[in-house]
Amino acid sequence: MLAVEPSRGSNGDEREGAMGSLAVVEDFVDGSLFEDISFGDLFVGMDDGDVLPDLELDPAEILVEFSGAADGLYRVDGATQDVVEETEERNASHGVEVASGMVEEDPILVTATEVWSASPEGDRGRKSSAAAASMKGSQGKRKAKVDWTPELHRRFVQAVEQLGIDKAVPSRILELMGIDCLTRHNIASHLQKYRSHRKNLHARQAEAASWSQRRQMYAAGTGAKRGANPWLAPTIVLPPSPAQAFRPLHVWGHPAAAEPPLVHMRPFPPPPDPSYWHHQSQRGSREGWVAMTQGTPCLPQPMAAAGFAAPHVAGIVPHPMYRPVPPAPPMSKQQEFTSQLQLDAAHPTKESIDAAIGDVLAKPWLPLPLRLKPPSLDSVLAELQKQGVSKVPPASG
DNA sequence: TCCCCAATAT
DNA sequence: AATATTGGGG
Repeated sequence: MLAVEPSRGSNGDEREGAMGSLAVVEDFVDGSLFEDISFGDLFVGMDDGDVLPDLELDPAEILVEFSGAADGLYRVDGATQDVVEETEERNASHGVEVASGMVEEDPILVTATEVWSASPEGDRGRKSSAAAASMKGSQGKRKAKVDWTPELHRRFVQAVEQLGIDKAVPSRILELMGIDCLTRHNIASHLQKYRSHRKNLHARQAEAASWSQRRQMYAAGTGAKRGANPWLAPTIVLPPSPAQAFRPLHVWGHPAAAEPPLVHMRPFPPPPDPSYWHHQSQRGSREGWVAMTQGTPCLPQPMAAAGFAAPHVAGIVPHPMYRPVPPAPPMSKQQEFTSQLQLDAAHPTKESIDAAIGDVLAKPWLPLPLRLKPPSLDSVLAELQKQGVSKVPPASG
């Protein structure tokens, strides 16, 4: 039989538990074999290349799986259940997840898996181990969830782009990604979300562009006596806050390798507040890697060859995706200012640029220096030309 | 069978 | 919240 229990010393207060150290105990009739898996040891530092999917299963489900094993080969000591959950909870509160799980097709067993497949059955060929055992009874078992880490997502996006957006179908994406423990369904599900996100993104950008246009029309209409549009209702409606629209949302909100924004809008003002990033890095630290031995089918080939190990989760390591973006090369004040201009016409007029300048100056979050010394229209025009706005026709009025 | 999408479950 | 599953249609 097999039991999963927390590895705790006699001293219940022992700190090593904080990192999620578990003992997987395999007990034979003729004797007993202990294998201690200390998760703290299994996570080894890795700055980049977070490619491995993190497969997780609810602790409750694990227990169900085991207790559902009809052949009696596996079971989980009922008494340990609470402790396991408690450990999990503690780990979560420390920002670390003890991920354990399995996939049914191509049996990649993660975490305690190695131990499982070392079971008396030597159950390699079959669907094997606890999963198989529970499969017969309850047909509809949930699969382990894949943690789409930024790096994994990046691979996904890369594959999609390599194929071309219209030829990107799950099976081919899967091929290109070369991560065997993902299933076509995993990809399909992610792809569905990806497309949907893309759609939203484009919609938002279109909307932003239209807002910018309206603002300009409105500004132009109120500014110039000539150009005033009598049919334009003088209603002031503010567009949605850019800051809101750009808050990172897991992998989806990220520029990542994906597409550059269609409309140039910088997330400005930059970091909402320090506690935001703090929160995010705590979040990020949850995403530790499941311990996987080298050469498991879960390791993408190049990395397996390079002998990569799983990353370290001791301490708070912000997930790459939540790390603040490295500072861009400094812009001159002039560039800074023109980068704030929202011009959606290919060949903006002096008037519209003037209006846009007015808009920028009206932004409450504009850095003080820029507000104190607004650049002249001419200098803005010059900067725009440098930036590639080809021709600026003279004002018509 | 595969793919897509929306709805729904976990 | 993010992912999986399901079900209907192409």
